[in-house]
Amino acid sequence: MSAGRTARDRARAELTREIKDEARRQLATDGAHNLSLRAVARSLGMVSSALYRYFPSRDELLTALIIDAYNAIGEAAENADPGGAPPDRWRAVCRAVRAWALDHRHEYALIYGSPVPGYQAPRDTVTPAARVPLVLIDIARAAEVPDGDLSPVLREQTARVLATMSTALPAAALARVMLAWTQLFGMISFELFGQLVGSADPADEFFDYAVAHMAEFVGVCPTP
Amino acid sequence: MSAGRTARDRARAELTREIKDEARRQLATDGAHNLSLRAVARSLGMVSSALYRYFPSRDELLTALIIDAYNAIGEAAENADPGGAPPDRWRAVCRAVRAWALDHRHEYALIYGSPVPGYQAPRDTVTPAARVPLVLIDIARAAEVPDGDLSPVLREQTARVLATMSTALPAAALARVMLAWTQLFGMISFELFGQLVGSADPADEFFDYAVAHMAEFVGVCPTP
DNA sequence: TGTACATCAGTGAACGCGCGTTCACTGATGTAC
DNA sequence: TGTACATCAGTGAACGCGCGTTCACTGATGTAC
Repeated sequence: MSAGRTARDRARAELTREIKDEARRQLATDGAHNLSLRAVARSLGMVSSALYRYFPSRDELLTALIIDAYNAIGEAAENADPGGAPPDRWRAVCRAVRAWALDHRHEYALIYGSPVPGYQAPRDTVTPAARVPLVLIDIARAAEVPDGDLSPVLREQTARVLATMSTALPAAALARVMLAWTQLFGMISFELFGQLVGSADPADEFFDYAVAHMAEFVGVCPTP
Repeated sequence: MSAGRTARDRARAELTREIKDEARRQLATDGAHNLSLRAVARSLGMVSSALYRYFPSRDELLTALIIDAYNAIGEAAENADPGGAPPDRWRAVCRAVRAWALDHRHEYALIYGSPVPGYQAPRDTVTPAARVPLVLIDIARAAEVPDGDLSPVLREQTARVLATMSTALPAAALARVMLAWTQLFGMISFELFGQLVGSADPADEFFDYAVAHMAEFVGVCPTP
């Protein structure tokens, strides 16, 4: 029952990984919607029907890739956190998220782009998807922001989020982090999806500019 | 040579419109990547090859839809601008952009979601795509923001943008509007693409909260 | 340690589908004299 | 105003393609006694 006990189990785990790796490779060149079970099988020297021993359908394979991608970008964010002064942490994490996105454009598009039509993301994606925002929230714990200015509904929504977390944080601070979170991914999506062509392109400096202002906004001020 | 002179010209213009309308309808239900020339032709009671009299390829039809979508959301933004006090204008325009997006989810995804793989947007989309940001910039003319804090590259990029426009605006103000612009669409994309499920959902109040902070950031302060 | 049976991985053929695009054609609409 | 020719819209058949998924099968790996 434990992973990798028998040779069969090990072979199975390995092939599952190889299938996902190959699928990721095709994702990187052809995009999510061109991902084809037959092509993946072909590249692996298998017959297409063999994949059904590992994934019951194309959608399940897609789901696995989505979860992996959320975990990968979440891990990138976590690993980039140097600890120490909040402003430094904030900048490092934001940059790492962007760097991962630039390095994995199609994987990024898979999770933050338009949803694949007809495909409904299952619950299993929720936890992995929360990793990046959790890092941001953790950094903002040290922040000091003015309370107030939250509507009742917003106050309730933030409270509900805070209830699921162990981190304590004022509601106003969480709202600000959430806003910065949408800003962060808004920037990255605009850059990757070509909206900045003709204005802030290349976007490195614009990104840093935005990150600095976000930091200020969430109360992670540069050391005075 | 003038539009609609002969019956043939009028018929042609009308059918071109009908094809796009039907394509838009299919977009709304099936998403961009499932848009099929054959299905569009079928719905119109034509034979698929007949469409080639109107659009030389599927990609050209897609391009036409993209341009139409940019123009539609741009027009929505322009029409929503009530004039008068900048904060009111700012709020009204942002809300109109979001409302259009919610009403035309797949069209929105077509232009602001992940690019259709293998499809390269032509130059003709640039001007229509600029309509929304131009409205925002126009509102921000009245704003007062501290100058400074722009890196040389960013200063040059903003200058280049300003050079193409008739509106005069300090570089720092433009940079701030651009940031708010990415924020605005970041919010909308997050809402539409399901990232806010479990936190700021429904997103109305979170959106207004963000819009208010953006207004402040770009120097469009609520009347004191 | 050896044998008998159950489980599982991978095969190969097939089903049924839809797609974009081309091409030679008919017949209607427009143009020039 | 009428005729001869050119332009254009729409047809129908065809090409060539790739896809997801199912199913009965062989042969190898694992398990129980």
